[in-house]
Amino acid sequence: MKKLSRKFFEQKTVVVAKQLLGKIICRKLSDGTVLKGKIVETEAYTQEEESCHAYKGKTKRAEVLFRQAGTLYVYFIYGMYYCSNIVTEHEGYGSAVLLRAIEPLNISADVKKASGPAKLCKYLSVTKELNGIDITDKNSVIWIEDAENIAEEEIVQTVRIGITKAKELPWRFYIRNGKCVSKK
DNA sequence: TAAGTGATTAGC
DNA sequence: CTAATCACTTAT
Repeated sequence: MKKLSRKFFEQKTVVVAKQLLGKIICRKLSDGTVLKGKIVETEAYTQEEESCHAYKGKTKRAEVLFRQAGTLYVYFIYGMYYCSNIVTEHEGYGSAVLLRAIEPLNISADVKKASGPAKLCKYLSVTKELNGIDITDKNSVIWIEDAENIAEEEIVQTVRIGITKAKELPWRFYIRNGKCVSKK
C-alpha cells in the first residue's frame, strides 16, 4: 500500500475530508505494534468559520493549524479527551480535517472502540505528544495509506455535530451503512 | 439528558 | 488574576 503524500492534503479541506473516507490510518506504537483502521467519518474546519480553532488567528493552540499540509493537530478537550486532525491546504492558512471515527482492522479489535473522535485517539494512543508531527514523513509513527476511493453514492454529507457555532455548514462526511460511525 | 473534567482564552 | 467555553463520552 502506498502512503498518502503531502500533495493529497494540500487540496481544499472539504475535498480532503471527503477523500479520506475509506483510507487506512496507521499508528506504530513504541513497542513496534502497528494498528490500522479504516477512516469512516470526518469533518472539515477552515479559518473563515467560527467553529474552527484558527478562526481568531494564530493563538498558541491553533498555531499548528497554520503549518504545512499533512501536519497532525492534536488538542485536549473537556478535561479528559484528545481529538486528532490533519492540517490541510497551504502553509499560513489555518484549516484541518477532524478524524471522527475509524473501523479497526486489527483482528481482535472491538469495532466500537474507535467510533468517536476521542475514542479513536484513545484507541490509537494519540496524545498531545504527537501534536505537530508530519504524517507524510518517512519515519512518522502515524501515517495514512491509500485505498480504493469510496463511491459517490456511498458517501453521506451532513452538518457537523457536537459544535455550538457555524452548525449550518454541511461539512461532515461519513460512509453510508458504516458500522463505526459516531452517535446520532 | 446531565455531568465530569482541565486546558485554553479573553477580559479585567 | 478570574470566569466562560469547549470539535466528547458515559451512564442514567
